[in-house]
Amino acid sequence: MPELPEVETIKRGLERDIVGQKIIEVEVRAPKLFIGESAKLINEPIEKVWRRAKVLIIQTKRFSALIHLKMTGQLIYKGKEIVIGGHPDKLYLQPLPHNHTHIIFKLSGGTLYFNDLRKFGWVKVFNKTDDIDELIHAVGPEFDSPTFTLKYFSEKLAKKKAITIKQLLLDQSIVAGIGNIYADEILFASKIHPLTKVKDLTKSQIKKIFDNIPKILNLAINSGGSSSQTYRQIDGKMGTYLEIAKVYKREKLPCKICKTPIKRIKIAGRSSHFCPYCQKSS
DNA sequence: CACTTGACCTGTCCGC
DNA sequence: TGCGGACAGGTCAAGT
Repeated sequence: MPELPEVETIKRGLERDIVGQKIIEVEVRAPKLFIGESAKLINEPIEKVWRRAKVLIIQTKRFSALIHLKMTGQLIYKGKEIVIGGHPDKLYLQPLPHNHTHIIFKLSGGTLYFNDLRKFGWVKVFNKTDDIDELIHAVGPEFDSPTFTLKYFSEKLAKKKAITIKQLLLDQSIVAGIGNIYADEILFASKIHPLTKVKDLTKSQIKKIFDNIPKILNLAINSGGSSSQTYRQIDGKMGTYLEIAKVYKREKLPCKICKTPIKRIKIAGRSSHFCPYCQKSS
């Protein structure tokens, strides 16, 4: 599920709702998804919540709990005063906990539920002092970091030969946080065909992509992310980015610019959406 | 070394 | 209604 904008939205929700609380109990229903000792977190006050790439970090006085939501992970928070009511969703947001609730964090002021339909996600506990970048596999700079410059981006691209620009944007070691939705949206905004080989991109095309990365990601963050199926904000609300998406999940629908039907093709196993008229280069 | 292909899981949807 | 296959926000290890 979540790409950077979704994880960032969840991070902001957690920041608002759980920082300052104490972890009272951790119930691990699916041991496979919890790496490390859950007992370490008990009685720990939550000092900070932050994000690196698509990984959330709940930092307590002594430890860091890293959380990856992969495709279908959710974090839902229920404060004590909130009555858990019925929900329109069949599966993804039934009254909690439900069959897909795998880890439950009981906090001093409420409960945080980790749900994951496909069980790809995980929670790992490390010491607070551990270097997060060493714990996350080959992760590049954040899109809004001062180290993510046009020069850096161009140099990285120059080292790639055969792969397409779509695949490159999904490579977390180049720039962290872009996934399938926003890769397609960034390429539409840049008017570049997703199958274009990286080596065939012109300087001005590279610049366009570089400029559209923060533009699209910030727009998505401001929309609270994209709720395609399972993604929800921590209070259960959906993100609204898909309402303004130009190509993702819009196969056969008219392009919002030129009315040409949007196409969907497979690139390296992932579906890719584009406008065959607006994104001609390939 | 650069790049591609499955595997990890469980569910929904679509065509026959 | 049932059955098979494709598909779903992401990584990774193993294979070529």
